Amino acid sequence: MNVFKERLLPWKRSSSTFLRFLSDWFAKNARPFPWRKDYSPYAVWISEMMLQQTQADRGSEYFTAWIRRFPDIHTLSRASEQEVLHLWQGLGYYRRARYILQTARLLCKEHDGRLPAKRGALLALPGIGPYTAHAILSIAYNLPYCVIDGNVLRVWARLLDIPFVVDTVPFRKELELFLEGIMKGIEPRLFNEALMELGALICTPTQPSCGECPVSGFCESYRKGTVAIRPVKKKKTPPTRLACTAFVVSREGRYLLQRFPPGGLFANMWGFPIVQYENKHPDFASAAQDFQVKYAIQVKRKKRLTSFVHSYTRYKIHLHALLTVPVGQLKTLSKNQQWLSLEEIRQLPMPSAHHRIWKTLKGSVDKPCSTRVT
DNA sequence: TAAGCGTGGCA
DNA sequence: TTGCCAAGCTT
Repeated sequence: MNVFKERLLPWKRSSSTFLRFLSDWFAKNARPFPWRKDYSPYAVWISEMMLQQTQADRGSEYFTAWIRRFPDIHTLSRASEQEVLHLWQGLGYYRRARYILQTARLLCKEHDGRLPAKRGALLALPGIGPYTAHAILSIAYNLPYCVIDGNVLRVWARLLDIPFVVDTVPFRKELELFLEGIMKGIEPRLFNEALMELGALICTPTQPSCGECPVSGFCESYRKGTVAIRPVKKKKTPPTRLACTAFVVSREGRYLLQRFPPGGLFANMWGFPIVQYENKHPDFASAAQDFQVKYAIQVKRKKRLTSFVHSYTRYKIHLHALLTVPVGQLKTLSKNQQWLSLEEIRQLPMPSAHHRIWKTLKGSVDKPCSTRVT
């Protein structure tokens, strides 16, 4: 990759000025996130796990609630997976929460309850990859490892005006060598946090604030006017569209809930029974038939609770939630299917769409006479 | 290597 | 309403 051979030399000469501009800017503009208070390895680890593919503003509240409930790794190690998932509810990518619990238990057993300060040991832990390992090493332990996340990739794609897709293994390797070269004159924590903060606040994906950028004088894309087309994006596969019908089955103030099987989507979380279709929604009779085949319960329709569009991973679903009542004899339930009260349901870890159905249901039960505009 | 894994905000 | 996007990791 010749990009770095060509552009490295000027950077080596002027990097001290670049670093000064960058760190001065960060000193004035760093957002006061709760994980920036003491930089304890535990806090840095939890925050970095929460911030994987998640904007920092959203992670902030979850982090505060998490630390309040699990102030240290030993407390965390004694938690149940259900409670951990419940605290994670709404944040997405739920296996991160399970990885954290696994790691906490493992560290309490084998590492005296501390996060290792060694790269290899960190990488061996569940849910910790190159980014998170380097983030812990540099931000918590102030060791000279660079982080390469979406922000850093975007910032450098523009600073160096890279004309090809940068989110590849070979480019990341070259960039890592480059960054390790120029970060020698600065605190590792400061360098990494400042670069990511710059990407989050100034060098944003759309409509970057180049006029306010402390290092625009170093930016090749800014000079050429190519900022808007950097970084070069790789094409994505469009989402699979699904039509889903959730069956809210009501019986004596309790509702039927099912647990998602371990290993897959929403593993070990709970939700309302659901049937899905590739095209459009069928009529109620055939949906009820499919529901009966899948869950062995015959139901009668009462009303439609809510409808909305919800996207997750590679799916985009149009969902109807129907309030129904069972007809005829009820089969014995397994431990992964339960009749639960609204309050019991509230305590369960649920994916966002199901939690939204629960909120609508609770509203319609609390205020059954409320005027519905639909 | 590419796909699977969530979600809410915003243009 | 729709598409795009974010402090990634695992298989």
